Amino acid sequence: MRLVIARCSVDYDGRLSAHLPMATRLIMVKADGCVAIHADGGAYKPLNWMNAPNRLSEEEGRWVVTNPKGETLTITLEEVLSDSAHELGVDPGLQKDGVEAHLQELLAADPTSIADGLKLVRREWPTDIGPVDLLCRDADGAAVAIEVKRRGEIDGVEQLVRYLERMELDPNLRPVRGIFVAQVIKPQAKVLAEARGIACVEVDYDELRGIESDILKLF
Amino acid sequence: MRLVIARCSVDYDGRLSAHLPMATRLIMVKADGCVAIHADGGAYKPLNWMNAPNRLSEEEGRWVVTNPKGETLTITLEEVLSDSAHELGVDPGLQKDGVEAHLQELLAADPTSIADGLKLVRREWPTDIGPVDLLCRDADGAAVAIEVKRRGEIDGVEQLVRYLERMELDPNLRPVRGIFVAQVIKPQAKVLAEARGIACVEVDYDELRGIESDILKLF
DNA sequence: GTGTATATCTCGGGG
DNA sequence: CCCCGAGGTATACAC
Repeated sequence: MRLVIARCSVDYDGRLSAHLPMATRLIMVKADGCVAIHADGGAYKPLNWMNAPNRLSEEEGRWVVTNPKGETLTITLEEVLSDSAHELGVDPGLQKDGVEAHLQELLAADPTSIADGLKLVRREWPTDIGPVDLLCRDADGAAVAIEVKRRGEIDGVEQLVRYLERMELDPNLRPVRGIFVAQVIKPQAKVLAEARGIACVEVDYDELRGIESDILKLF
Repeated sequence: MRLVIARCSVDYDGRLSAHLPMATRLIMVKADGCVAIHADGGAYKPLNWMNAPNRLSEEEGRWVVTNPKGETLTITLEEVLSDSAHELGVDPGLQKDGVEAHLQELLAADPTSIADGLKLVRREWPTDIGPVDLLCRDADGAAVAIEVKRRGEIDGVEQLVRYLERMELDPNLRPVRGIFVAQVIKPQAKVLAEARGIACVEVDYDELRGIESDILKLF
């Protein structure tokens, strides 16, 4: 990783045009060739950047980064205050716990934590416009489509509505009811869900994890 | 801006839990106190981070960053390879050209580039669930709601549908038709728009800018 | 490759 | 403060 502190101006020309006036900034060049220009505050996101893969042409006082799409990042250097490089090696990568996928797994393992009598048919049931998180059958054998979110907002309800629309066209499923499941559901999302005839269920992640541990303990 | 190259492991505990095994990385601490941990490749996004405002407690071999929401980022340092600080000053900031707002301005200045006879009523017409980009009247005086996007995708159509639903409830507007305007509209978005009775119009940003220049020349 | 959904989204604007 | 929408969103994953 190369770290350059320099007075520079920057121009990006691609999906849009963006210009940074002359000032002192950090220019970070990573091993994969990607370039990021950081100011001293404000954001974890760089002011300007160019992702790998790209080509870096370094001239006196002027760097031009070009990617295969023809976008360019031009860095005009007025003064280089520091220029260092460090060997970091490959990163073992980030381990996450608590994202939507985990919530979905826990609910798939025990759909009755959503509603009594539910049995899982499959996760990621494919409709022609995208996959429904969970397809279940209730005690009466009726189809139930379930959308899982960490935080329940309007978009998620809309998503479920689109899927339900498609699933209603399938004679093997019809009629299908929908349940919107999240750790927290915003009031507006609840209102929209009700207007669309969709039930809302709030679940507790830690509690689900607890239940799962209990089940595992039985074996 | 402080730049530390160190062998470290990192734990984030907040909206989710995330763990980074021990490895050599860049730790960036900006003037506003925000902290970002970068690997040598992969993304402009840091592996782990904590935005300002926060509190950084630096002990021997262990940094703990805490934000007001109670989230924590714990950095365990095994070996510090480099530790430098640089005075960068306040950044003058990024100037952008070609974002949706500009497209919206150009279309507001001359709605007839969308459809003949359209007259602007106002930009950002407020409905109770959010603002419609443009509200116009057509030659017959009928209301026309217009959603502007740089790239036309399904979400944008859904957005316009939601607005239209609300606007239909207003006797001063009813009936309202919708037009979905973008530089490029994806096929699936066109299909959904048609199914919802919404017209699609593709416009050229450079051409619109040209027209505007021509209008300006008349004065 | 396109299409779809997720994200510790981030970031900014308006009420 | 929340709500809402835009983003050069980036990123992962399925088809």
